[in-house]
Amino acid sequence: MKANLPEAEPRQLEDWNQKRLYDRILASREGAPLYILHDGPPYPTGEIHLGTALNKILKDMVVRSKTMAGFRAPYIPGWDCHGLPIETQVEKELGRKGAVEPAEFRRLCRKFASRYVEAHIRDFQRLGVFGQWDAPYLTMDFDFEARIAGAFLEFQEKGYVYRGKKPVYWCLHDRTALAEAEVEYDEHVSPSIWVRYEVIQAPIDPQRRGRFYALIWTTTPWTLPASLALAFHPDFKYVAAEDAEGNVYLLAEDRLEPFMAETGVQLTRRAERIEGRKFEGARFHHPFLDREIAGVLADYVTLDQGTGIVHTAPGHGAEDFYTGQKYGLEAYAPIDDEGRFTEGLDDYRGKTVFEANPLILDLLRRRGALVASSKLSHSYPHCWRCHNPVIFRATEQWFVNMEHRDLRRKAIENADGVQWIPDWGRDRIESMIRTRPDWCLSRQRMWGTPIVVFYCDECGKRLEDFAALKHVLDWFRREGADAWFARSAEELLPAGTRCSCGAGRWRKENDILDVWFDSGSTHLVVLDYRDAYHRFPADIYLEGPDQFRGWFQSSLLVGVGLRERSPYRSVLTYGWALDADGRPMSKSLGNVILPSEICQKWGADLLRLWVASQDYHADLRMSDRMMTQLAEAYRKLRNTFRWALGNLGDFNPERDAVADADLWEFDRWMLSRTAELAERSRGWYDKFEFQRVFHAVQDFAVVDLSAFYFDILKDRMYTFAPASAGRRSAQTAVWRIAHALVRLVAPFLVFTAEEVWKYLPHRSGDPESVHMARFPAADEFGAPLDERLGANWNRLLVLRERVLRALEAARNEKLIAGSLEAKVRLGASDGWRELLEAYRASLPALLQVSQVEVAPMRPGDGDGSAAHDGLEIEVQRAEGAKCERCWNYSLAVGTFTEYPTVCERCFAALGEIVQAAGESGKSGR
RNA sequence: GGGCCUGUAGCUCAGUUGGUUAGAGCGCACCCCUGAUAAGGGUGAGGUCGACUGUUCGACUCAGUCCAGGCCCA
Repeated sequence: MKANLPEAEPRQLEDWNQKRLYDRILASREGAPLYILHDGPPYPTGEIHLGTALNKILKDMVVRSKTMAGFRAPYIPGWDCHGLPIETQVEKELGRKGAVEPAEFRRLCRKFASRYVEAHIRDFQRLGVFGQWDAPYLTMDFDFEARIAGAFLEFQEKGYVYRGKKPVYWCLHDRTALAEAEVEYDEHVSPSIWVRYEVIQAPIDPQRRGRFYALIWTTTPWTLPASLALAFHPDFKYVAAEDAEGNVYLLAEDRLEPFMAETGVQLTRRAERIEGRKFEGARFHHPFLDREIAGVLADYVTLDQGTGIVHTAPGHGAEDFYTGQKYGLEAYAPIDDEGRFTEGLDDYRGKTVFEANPLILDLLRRRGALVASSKLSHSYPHCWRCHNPVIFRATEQWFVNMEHRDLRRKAIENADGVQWIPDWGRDRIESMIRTRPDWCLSRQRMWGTPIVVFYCDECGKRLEDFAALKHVLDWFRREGADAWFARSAEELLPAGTRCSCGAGRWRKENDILDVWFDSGSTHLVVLDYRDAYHRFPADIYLEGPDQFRGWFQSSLLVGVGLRERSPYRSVLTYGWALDADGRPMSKSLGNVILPSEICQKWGADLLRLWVASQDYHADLRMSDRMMTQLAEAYRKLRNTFRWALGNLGDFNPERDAVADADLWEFDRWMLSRTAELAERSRGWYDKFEFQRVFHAVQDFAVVDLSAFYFDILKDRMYTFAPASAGRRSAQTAVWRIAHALVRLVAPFLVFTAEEVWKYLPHRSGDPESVHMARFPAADEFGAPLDERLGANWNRLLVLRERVLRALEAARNEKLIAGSLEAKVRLGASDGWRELLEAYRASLPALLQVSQVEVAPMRPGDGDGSAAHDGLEIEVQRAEGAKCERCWNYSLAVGTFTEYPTVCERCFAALGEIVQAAGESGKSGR
């Protein structure tokens, strides 16, 4: 029974798979209450990393502990198959974008995802995770795509969905929207200009000879035609400063000096000083257009650069856009796909934005709005494909209105009813929902669920006949969402679907859904449409802290939006997997440790122990040192089991177990303590506090069993007659303890527990796998030991500790070596006397010495060396000779002619053995 | 920069409603055993409880500030 987990575990997996153990575990819980952990779908790319393994192992431990607590707890793993990362991988394999038709491109994406799903399944199984691996859910399943598209239609039908504008990264060269991940930053030289906006109305009106201006700074002159507001920081102080001509400028107090230093413009500061927040609602003149500009407030205004006043173009910046939303400003972006101005002054209309930069500079100069200008080299986003600088451009997108039908308020209310573990999760999700903008659902991509919208070819109106629209879902169910790309609008819609204008030709929407909408909809399918385990809401969602913004939120919004309630009853979150120094693992840092490496070097049970040993609510660290430490802990636990199994070789619980009443009191005491451990562990499993179970079990195995109980039992196990009442009592206790302990560790040490279970003697009712068993129940350990008797043993434990210290002292003085060479004289005062007399017969075994003498305390002996608290301990050499058989010393050794080298206990034991051999006709030990 | 979280011996984890010299296991040092032996047992040394400032008769435990690290945003 050597460990060698990396080799043994795969064999065990093979065996489990052949037996279809997962199915049989569920079958064994037929009729039991359901407990549903709904799996958050990972993204199928690359090899699983430590965080993914942590995720799956925790889920597995929850599912297993619930199963062992008596629930029917199926686990249906899933994958989030659509999305940009796969598209870019496939594009990389193809060599370029747009190399194949959309339908073919999607086929390749599907294939790519399938490939990695299969790799993941192997990886996850290797970790010992049990689940429905032969029927996982995939968001790219035809049925799934139909359900997701259907959910979008339902959102639309309920009136949540609207079309609005939002700025996205846009590449002028490729004429396409770019995702965050497709943008890379590079040095770029931009104009750096200071522009003045004349004040129409502001909270101050300084006396001046000239005019009154607000001063702004920008590196994108071309965004000025779309300038709709000036943003002030509510907490900054703003001042007025006068130039040589008597014009007065408004800017942040802390930016006055830097401005003069950078531009050489001389200004004289005036007395006025005013808080930024007062400028909300102020009004300004656009520098060259006939437009009034609003004063607004924004937290992102900084004092690092510029003037502390930010020109805001909601159509050309992410922050500007949110500010615009807040103040009801349009995401105005008067440029086309090539970046050419579609309206505005002749100076720049028809030019691209980069061509327009110098032209607008000229324009500003002519209008007298340019205060200063220079150049600035800074980090600027570029297209990762063509390496040209990109811009922010507002485009038409689909949104979910957070206020419609009180979605935001209801989501917060429902989140409040969820049990968040740890409970700060509630505050975190609530504050996020409270401040989040409308949900932008659309993506200008191909590999995803299409947004099912048709426009009339004639009048451009949207089709709103939902019965007809739902017809499309049938196509999806048959052919997958690929049908959207492979079939014409007329094929997809029922024959003769007409617009209210009378036309019958339609144009399909090109956008696809945000993948968060896919994953946010998983509960609609997995919790509902898999009839066998119908349970809505799920009992638990379990993911990392990044999912407060991700899956927890998207699932909640879909659940509340369509079902009026949260799809989960409780949410358990864990921390991040970090390296030994507490830094996140990354390729660039070169500190990545992969689960496959751990499995190969240490075994999956060790990786699971890594999870079980730490408080996962905070971040978890991984290091070689920790793995070494866990391996030591594992070996100790394993050897403890091994000793128990080795001593149960001739024990059949149904034939040899001793009745409760006949168990030795010492054994009953240890069983009581095991019962307590089991009881506490069940409570900890219930609260998902796995590390408490691990530490308590480890402590128990090391301290109570290995160093104490089992060590003491060796005498009984090795020297008593095999079938003697005393030895059978010990075996009964050891069997019950091992039987209980193996089930307590089964949720984390899945392979090792099964191995122990295999070698453990069983009763006829025991299941064949430890993973079908239930946690030890209170009544498995016999009647609990009387409290008074338990107290006696706790005192005897104190006695033992003190005797061990005295023995150590004797060892150092070379009086004895092994403890059996000792005789201990206990001088006891009244407090101890009664107890020691009562347990006198048990003392040599308990103290692991050959002889114990209990005597009154020596009067007047108070030197304090070994005597205190009414107990005096004196170590002497044991009397008599060493028994060859049991190694105890006894005066009786040599007195038995039949067995001259043996003590009186062994003489008796040998007699029993001979007698038993005679009765059964077989030999003894 | 903002929201949330974490910070107890070298490592992992306990520390009950604030109350006597802060506990455990591992590791380490030294010793013993050789019938769990690529084992087993014993003894012992390790902590200004992230830092500082308050509240209190008394704070690892309460409050505030800061530092370090993490997640998500900007």
